Amino acid sequence: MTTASPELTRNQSLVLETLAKAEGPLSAYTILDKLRDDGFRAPLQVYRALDKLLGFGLIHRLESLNAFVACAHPHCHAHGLIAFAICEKCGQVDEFSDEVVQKRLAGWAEDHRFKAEKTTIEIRGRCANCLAA
Amino acid sequence: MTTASPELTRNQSLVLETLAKAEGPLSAYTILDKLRDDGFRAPLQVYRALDKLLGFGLIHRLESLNAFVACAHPHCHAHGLIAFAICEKCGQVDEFSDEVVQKRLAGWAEDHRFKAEKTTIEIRGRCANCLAA
DNA sequence: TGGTGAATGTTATGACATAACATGTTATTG
DNA sequence: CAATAACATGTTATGTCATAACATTCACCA
Repeated sequence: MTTASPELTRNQSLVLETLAKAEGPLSAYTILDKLRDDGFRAPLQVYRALDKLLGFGLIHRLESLNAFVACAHPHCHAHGLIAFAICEKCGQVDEFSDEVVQKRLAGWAEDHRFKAEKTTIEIRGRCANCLAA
Repeated sequence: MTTASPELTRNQSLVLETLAKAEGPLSAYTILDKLRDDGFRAPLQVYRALDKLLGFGLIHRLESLNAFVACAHPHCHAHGLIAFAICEKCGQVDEFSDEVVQKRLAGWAEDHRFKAEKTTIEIRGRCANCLAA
């Protein structure tokens, strides 16, 4: 599925660390700003690293946010379909997977002779903490 | 859930018709270009109409494409969670819903005290036609 | 009739993403 | 070792998606 990751390059490591340290999702330009002191000057430096990291399965892209997060399970690259619950208030992202949902969507695809390449599931709303507050 | 739609305004009707006639999803700027002859001159004219139509449940936004499609079931505004299968080759979009997936995600949300506002499910891949060809 | 709220028009700007090309780096391998 | 292939990087420019801010117009009805 995902390409194995050899060593990460300097740029890739910097971008991954930035995402790993972050509380929530970051846009490419936010990452760029955080890495100015490390010599980053142009968006492409970030986007190229992001592309590789996505390929390695070390990060995810949140389509509804145009932003990126470090994978919550970076050591088991093998997990299938992943869903995200995104809090609109605090930005917190919860990453999970569900066998039943996965099988169900796979079933639909099979019934319709549709070959799925990539599936996006994103739930926007309010997390427990923010609801309690 | 979705606000009832009174009469559509001229701009809203033009945008909706454009989407309804289209083969696949259109970006806001593509819609703008198609409506130049009708007097459209600025992106906001399109985006404002799109916002209203989204509110009425007459169109959908495809997050992974930054594009819009007319709702496939414009007369039953009541359906719950909607999923999309998007062909990367021909651009065709198949809109469907699945009770099981919906219940399963709702169950996760309940377990985690997460209040879902909007859920996005988009499957990118190849449709049956394109695979056959 | 005049006032309120919604829709519209217009200009400018912000935010996200990639094209194109030059240069550097590292690892073969002949 | 030198040639070269493959990949990563740097840089400028540009393309694409979306909204802020403000002025004007329109429809309705108190």
